[in-house]
Amino acid sequence: MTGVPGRGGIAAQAKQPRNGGGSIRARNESRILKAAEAVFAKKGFSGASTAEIAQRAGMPKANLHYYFRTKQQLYAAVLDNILTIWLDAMDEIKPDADPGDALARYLARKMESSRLFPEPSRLWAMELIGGARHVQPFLRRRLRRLVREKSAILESWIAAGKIAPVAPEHLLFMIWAMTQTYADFAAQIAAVLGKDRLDAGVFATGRETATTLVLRGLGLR
Amino acid sequence: MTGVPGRGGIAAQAKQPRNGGGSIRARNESRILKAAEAVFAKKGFSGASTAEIAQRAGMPKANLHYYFRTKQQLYAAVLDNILTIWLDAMDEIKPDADPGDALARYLARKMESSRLFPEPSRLWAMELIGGARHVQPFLRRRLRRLVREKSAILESWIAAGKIAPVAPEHLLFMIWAMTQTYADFAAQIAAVLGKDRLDAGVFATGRETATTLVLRGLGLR
DNA sequence: GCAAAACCTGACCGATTGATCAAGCTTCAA
DNA sequence: TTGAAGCTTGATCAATCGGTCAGGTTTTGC
Repeated sequence: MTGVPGRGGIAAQAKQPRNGGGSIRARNESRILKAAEAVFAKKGFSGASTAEIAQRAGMPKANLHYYFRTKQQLYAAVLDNILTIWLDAMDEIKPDADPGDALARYLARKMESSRLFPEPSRLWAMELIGGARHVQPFLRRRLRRLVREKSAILESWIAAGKIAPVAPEHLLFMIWAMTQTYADFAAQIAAVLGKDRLDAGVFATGRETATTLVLRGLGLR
Repeated sequence: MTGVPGRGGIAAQAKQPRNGGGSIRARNESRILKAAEAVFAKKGFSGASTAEIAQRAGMPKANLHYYFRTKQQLYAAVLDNILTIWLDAMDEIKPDADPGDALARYLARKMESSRLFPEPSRLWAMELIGGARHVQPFLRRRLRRLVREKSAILESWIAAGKIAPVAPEHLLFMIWAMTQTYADFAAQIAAVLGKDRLDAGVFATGRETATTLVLRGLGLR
């Protein structure tokens, strides 16, 4: 939460002054990261200006550059913060769980992420659409390994006859797509439904629909 | 295909010289639009530079500005070209069709669009993530009306007991999400699968997985 | 063949951008 | 109390951007 990149993360380790736990630094980095997340998510990397991010964080531009030397560095730090969210919910899928319960809970958690934290999802989406230049190592290593793990579990469920046979990696792609669409494309969904913004009811119906397709689609229920 | 905006489209009608069918104009506008589509899709509106688009179209920047006075105008024209693709495949859903066949064909066509024309999909996605500023009228009018039409058909299938009860609009959202994820997030899917780019086999498996979830999920098969 | 329209383009402009810097201010340990 | 490290910021710079323009070339209608 301090903006200090995790191991194997995206951002290069920033030159930290000895005062690693300095309350001023922690507070300001956090404010900058939060502001940057919002602005990057709305306008993309190029569209966002450090001046706007700084203003949103309540400080002059030069001060932002004191904490994050370059825009690229700031962008990397923001992406780094998001990785955790990305991987978290998947731990619902574990070998000894009941497939129906596990998948339903996974869908619910992902949908809740879309409702509560849509901006990280949108920023992530923009990065992927742009070719995933900054996150390719992460995708090819950590995410790939995790998908392999979870796919093995899904395969075992298929082998045991607990769920219908499907390509397990693609099942995960579908779950990601169905849940994140409510964050990434909220503008479209709201417009089509004739709403100003997505309320809790829309997310609830979305969760039910996705759960129905996945569970019944896999022969559960 | 000439870049002339359709009625009710996004782009303002460009001041066309009397020579509406001028072969030079048609050829160059088409080249520009194609180049712009690629660059906008990769870098977003702000990230794309008219110089890069012009270079990709094989002409100096000033010449691009001869055909499209402003970057906004060019962007609108590109979006305008995409609208048709967006709406096309949905006509598979018609009242007297067999639900299973219709939905399977719809999924297949959308997935084929993702495979053959990923860039329009990505550009559309970026526009939506950014808040859909340029396409809001389209979303609120034409797309909304179309979704209502198709939802009514789905409702009639539900009422007739042909498919399981689901929220019809959300079913469409799910189908869009599942199919377009193979265009928008191709970089992620490729990385996770350990491929350089998505081949035909990936799209085929994706189509099968999506079809399984939708058809079995709706109680068909 | 000729004039008008359409097309082409190098040079240029004002605005915005990311980033730097020097000078001043605050915090805190000794 | 003091001084060094950390923090703040207005001013400024070089680069890039979208867009313009004058002046030339090519195409087209008659």
